[in-house]
Amino acid sequence: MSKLEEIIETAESMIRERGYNGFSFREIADAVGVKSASVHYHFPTKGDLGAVVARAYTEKFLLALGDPEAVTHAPKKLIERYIEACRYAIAKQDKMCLCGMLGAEIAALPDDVARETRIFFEKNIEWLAKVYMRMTNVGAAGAQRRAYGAVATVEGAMILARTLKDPDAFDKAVKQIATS
Amino acid sequence: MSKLEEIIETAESMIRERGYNGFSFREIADAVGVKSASVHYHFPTKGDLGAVVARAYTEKFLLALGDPEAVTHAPKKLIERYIEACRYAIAKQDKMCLCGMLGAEIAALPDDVARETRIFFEKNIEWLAKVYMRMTNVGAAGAQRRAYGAVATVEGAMILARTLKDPDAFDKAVKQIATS
DNA sequence: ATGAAATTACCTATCAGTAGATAGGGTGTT
DNA sequence: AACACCCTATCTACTGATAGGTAATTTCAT
Repeated sequence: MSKLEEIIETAESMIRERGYNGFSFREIADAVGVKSASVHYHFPTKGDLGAVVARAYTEKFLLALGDPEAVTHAPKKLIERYIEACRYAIAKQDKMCLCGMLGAEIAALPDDVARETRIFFEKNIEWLAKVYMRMTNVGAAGAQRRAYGAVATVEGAMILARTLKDPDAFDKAVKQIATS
Repeated sequence: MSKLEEIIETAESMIRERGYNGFSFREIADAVGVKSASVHYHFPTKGDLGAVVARAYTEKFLLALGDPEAVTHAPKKLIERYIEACRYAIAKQDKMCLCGMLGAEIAALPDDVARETRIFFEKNIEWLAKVYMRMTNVGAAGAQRRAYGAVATVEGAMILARTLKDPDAFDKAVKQIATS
């Protein structure tokens, strides 16, 4: 793994744990084993780093989710997969979803980071809406609302679980979307 | 309104907009018309201020919600009231719920602020569970899960709406808890 | 194949600004 | 006199960012 990749990965980890304003270039540099000027070499501004991290996260996340219209997977299984990705973040990593964290502090973000955060959510909603559309008795408007509801619920559930220091809180909170 | 109250109110507003690490004593002082040392006079550390703000917010929020067991109000109406409180934050103020914001960055908070944030969520869940318990065909476990689900959904819905710059996203996201 | 130029990726040193916090002082009210 | 509430001045630590430098690697021209 190159230093560039290590910087991106370390930044992701720190943001997911403490937010965009909770880490510094020097901390990244220390963790990676370079100096902060070297982080600036790859990313001239903090916003540049933030935007790249968010974009990479979106791509990675959607890749892991797979094709929402794959006939080999029942819609319910795909919803479960979505939930499981977020549960993993909480139960195994004790970290927020990157864009959930960025979304909370959206008003304080540089424009490009905010834009990438928005794109994450748009793509998540799109993915979920496609899955819900494959279910019977769910119209376009209903699928959309469910998609919004699912994204909101898992993001909120992660906040709840972390605040209450109770991973079970995540499961309780998502129960309804998991079974509907 | 005393300066002390102004400090608390201003801090609440800034945290709800930008998070705990997105404001400083000097900014509070400027906004209130005093110097930062005066903010320190009332609150020796930032954590002291954060904890007081969070506690005051919890009390104010629960007071506004009212008695969950009041027979004058149908459970559905009370759930709507809960949702409306959060919609107002987004639609009229473009701000997060204070403890939703603090919850996102919980790992970076001083202990007392984190504790007050936890208490907010515990009390919200307790309030909602009491409301759901008054509905027919909802057992204790079901009420609990719905309460967790409702809190999670509205917190996530606020993040979504703010990130997407679309207050309607809030309504789409909470639709299922509003109608169930 | 070879040497020069260009590029990449790091470094030291530094800048300007900001943050939480503290010591000591002043003023008005009770 | 005691207290509440403010102030100036300052401290330490930290932040994002920049200028100039070096060494290794790659590319280009001959």
